[in-house]
Amino acid sequence: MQSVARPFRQQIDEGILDRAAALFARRGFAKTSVQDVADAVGLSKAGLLHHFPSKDALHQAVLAQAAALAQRVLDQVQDMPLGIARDRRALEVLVDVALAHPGLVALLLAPLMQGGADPGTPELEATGAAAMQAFGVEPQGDDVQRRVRVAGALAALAVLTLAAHSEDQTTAWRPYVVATCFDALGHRRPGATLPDPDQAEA
Amino acid sequence: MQSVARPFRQQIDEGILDRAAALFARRGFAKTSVQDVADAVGLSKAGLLHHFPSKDALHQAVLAQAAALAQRVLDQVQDMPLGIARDRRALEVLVDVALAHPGLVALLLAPLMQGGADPGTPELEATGAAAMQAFGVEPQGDDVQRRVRVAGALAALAVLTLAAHSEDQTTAWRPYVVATCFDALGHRRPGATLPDPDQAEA
DNA sequence: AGGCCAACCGACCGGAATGGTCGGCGATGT
DNA sequence: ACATCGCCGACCATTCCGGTCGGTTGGCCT
Repeated sequence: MQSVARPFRQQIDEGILDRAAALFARRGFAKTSVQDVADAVGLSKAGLLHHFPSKDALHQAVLAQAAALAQRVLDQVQDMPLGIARDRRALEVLVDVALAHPGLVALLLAPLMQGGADPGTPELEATGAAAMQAFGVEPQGDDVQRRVRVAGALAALAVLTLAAHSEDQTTAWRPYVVATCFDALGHRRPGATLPDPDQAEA
Repeated sequence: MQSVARPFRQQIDEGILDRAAALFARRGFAKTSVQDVADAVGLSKAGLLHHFPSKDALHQAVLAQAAALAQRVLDQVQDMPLGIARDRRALEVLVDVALAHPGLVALLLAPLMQGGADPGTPELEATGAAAMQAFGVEPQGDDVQRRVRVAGALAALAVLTLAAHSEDQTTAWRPYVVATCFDALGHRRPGATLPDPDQAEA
């Protein structure tokens, strides 16, 4: 009881956070009922509300976690100079985070994937913009092709990591996911292909 | 006066169908209220139910239209031999259809984009499978990398066409969308880059 | 001009779903 | 034995849902 930093509870809560985020990303917060989240994590509604005192508290926790993830990704890239190397690194970092927390990443990329269909939490607009900043693109930017390619790559990333997670293929698919998203960015160096060693072609 | 083939009504209905499809794709049928669709098309609930007698009728109409589109795409490709040329052609056809009906295409690709999160209409499973067949991939196929890449490309396609439509940039973005999705497929011919000039399709 | 009808709306209805509370139950540690 | 924690079923007030109904507008035909 109130023992120092109960890690057990925290682990369960993180699972809840990610699944809830996945639902919020897909249907939006308003259209996701507490029961939906409870079903997704295998708890009763009351059981879930025992972990988070209210739906709104859950929302805040999810948002905070998503923002933290976005910041963590940004921190690992923002010092690098723009260019292919940075694109590649940003992608790998993002994919790693996404394979561990696919729902949260899907949520943080949500503003990029829906044409302003849902009301759109201002909190999320920020994380979406942060994700594009990692690739040196600001939403109102000038280079249209670049914006399209980055958005496409991130869309593929969100969908593929979610699918990989739900099929328990995270480690197996990782190189393919990275390669697919990287290629979508369209750096086509005629001869030199993906200089990194760790990636498979067969 | 049941005049011959009223084109006006049909045109309006198609707009409704596409917007409804976009909502169904994003939130699922159950979580989309009639009011949501009505708002999306700028009608009152009663006004919308005047076009389609019930929510279920709307659902059926949307599903039928999506299946028809999937078939139309498949027809234009299934005779070609598998390979780069076919991939490219399938992509162009799909993009053209998607830029005209982004919601319906998003719906028909929905089964590929959610890890079985929603119940998943069997009707849609078929259209999703059809979309992959256009690229010579069956869902239970063997080549993992190929499956990942096709899924990624289609995810990017769905998201980008939706965004392009909502920003009134369909013609401007088309070449970039095609290029992004094609590159995601990963055919890296060292020298040859997208030789085909633009090709239009109503 | 007058009749007619498609298109559309506000108001409403019964029933289902929603967020949240409460008391209780079994396991676990003390 | 007892307290505590995680969890549940049942319940409550309120909101939201799909669908109906009566009415109004405006265009078209005669």
